[in-house]
Amino acid sequence: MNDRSSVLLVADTGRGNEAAILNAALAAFGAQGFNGASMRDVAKRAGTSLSNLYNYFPSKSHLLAEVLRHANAELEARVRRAVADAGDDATSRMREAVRAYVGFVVDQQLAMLVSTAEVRYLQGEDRARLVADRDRTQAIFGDIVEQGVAGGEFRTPHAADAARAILSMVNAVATWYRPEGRLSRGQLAEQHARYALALLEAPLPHV
Amino acid sequence: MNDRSSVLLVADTGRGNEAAILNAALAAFGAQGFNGASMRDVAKRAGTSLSNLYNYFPSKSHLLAEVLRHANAELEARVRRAVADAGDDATSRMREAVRAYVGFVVDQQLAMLVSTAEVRYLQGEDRARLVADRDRTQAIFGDIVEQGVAGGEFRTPHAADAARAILSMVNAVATWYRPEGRLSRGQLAEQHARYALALLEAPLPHV
DNA sequence: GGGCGACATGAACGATCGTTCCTCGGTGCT
DNA sequence: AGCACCGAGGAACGATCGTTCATGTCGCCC
Repeated sequence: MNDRSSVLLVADTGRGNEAAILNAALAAFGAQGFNGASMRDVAKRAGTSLSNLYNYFPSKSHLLAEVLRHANAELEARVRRAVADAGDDATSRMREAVRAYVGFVVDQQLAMLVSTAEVRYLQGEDRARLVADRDRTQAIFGDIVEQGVAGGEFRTPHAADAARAILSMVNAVATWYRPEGRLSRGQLAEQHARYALALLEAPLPHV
Repeated sequence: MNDRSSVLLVADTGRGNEAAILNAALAAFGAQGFNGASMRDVAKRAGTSLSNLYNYFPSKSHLLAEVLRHANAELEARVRRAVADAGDDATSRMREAVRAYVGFVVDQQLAMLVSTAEVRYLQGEDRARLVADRDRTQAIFGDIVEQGVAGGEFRTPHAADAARAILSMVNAVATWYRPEGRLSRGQLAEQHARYALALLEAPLPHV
C-alpha cells in the first residue's frame, strides 16, 4: 500500500468491471506514463484479461480520455460546491476555491499528475472535450478574479493571467506533495490561499 | 518552420553529429514524449542512421539525460548571470531572476516542456544528477527569498515554499506560451516578476 | 426453452520497438 | 606502408505493443 491516493477516483459505475479498469488505468498511466504503460499492465492491475478491456473501451486512447473526464468532473464539482458555500465577496470565494482545489490535488494526486502530463496524448474530439472541461474549471477562478478587481478587492491587472498563474501554482502541488510532509492537508490549502490572495494584491489583513 | 524554439538548444559540441542528434532528440521527445518517440524518429530528424546514434549515446535514456543536462545548465547559467548583475537588495535580485527565468522559458520552450515532463523516465544516477541540477537552480530563488525575509523586504513565511510556488508559476509558462500572444517576451517576464514580488508580500510600489 | 446481449478468456496478427552485429570509408599516427 | 580508430549505414534479433478473433458462459426476456 504505497499508493498516492487512498480513495479510488472512480466508484462503481454499475457496469461490471468498468470502475476497476478505470482505476487500474489511472494507476498504470500514473506509474509509467501513457505510452509507457501497456494495456496488459492495465488488465493485470484490474485483475481481468487483456481482451476484456475492449469490451468496455474501444481503444487505449478512449480509456485515457475516460479517466481524465472522471477526474476533471470531480474536481470541477468540488470547486463549484466550495464557491457556492462561500461568502459573496471575491476574497472569500477565492480562498475557498483555492482550498477546495488544493484539497482535491492532495486527495487525488495521481489523477492530477496524469491529467496534466498525459492530456497531450489525446486527439480529436476527446482532446477538445477535455480541454473544454479544464477551461470551464479555470474560468471559475477567472470569474472570481474579475469580480474582485471590479469590486476593488484585488488590484492585479489582467484577471485571466493572474488566475492562470494561481492555477499553475496549485496544479504543481501534485508534483511534489508527500503525505509525510511538514504541512498538513489543511495547512497546505490555507497557505496556497494566502499565496493566491497575495498574488492578486488583495489588501493583507494577515500578520 | 513551426518550431517552438527559434534557437537551437545545443550548439556545436566539436564531435561529429552530436549537437544535431541532441537537438533532434529534443524535438522528437517534445513532439511525441519520451516513450512515444522512437530512436528511428530521432535519427530521421538528425539526418543520420539509426545505428549511428549508438556511436554517440549508449542508450535512449542517456540521450534524454544529456538533453536535459544541457537545458538545465543553460538555464542555471542565465539565472546566475542575471542575479549577479542585479542590485544587492532581494527585491531587485528576485525581479531579475524571474525575468531571466521567464526569458529562458520563452526562448527554449520545448526544452522546458521536455525537462518537466520527461525527467520521470530517467533512473539511477542520471535521474539523481538531474534532480540535483534542478535543485541547485531552485535554491537560487530560495536564497533570495530568505535574504528578503531576513532583511524585511518580504513578509511571506516559509521561504522555501514561496520559492517553490514562484517556480511552479514560471515553469508553467512553457505549457501555454505562444509567440503570437498578447504580451511580448519582456512584458511577460515583467508581469511574472510582479506576481512573484506580490506573492512574497513585498511592499507594493507599483500603481 | 430458445435466443440474445453482456461479460469474459486465450491465442494470434502485424507492426514497431531498443539494441546489436557486421561492414566499410576515411583520417591521422607511427 | 601499415594500422588503429572514429563515424556511418544496412540488416537483423528478440521482445513487446495495440488490437482482433473465435469461443464460451452466464442471466434475462419473449
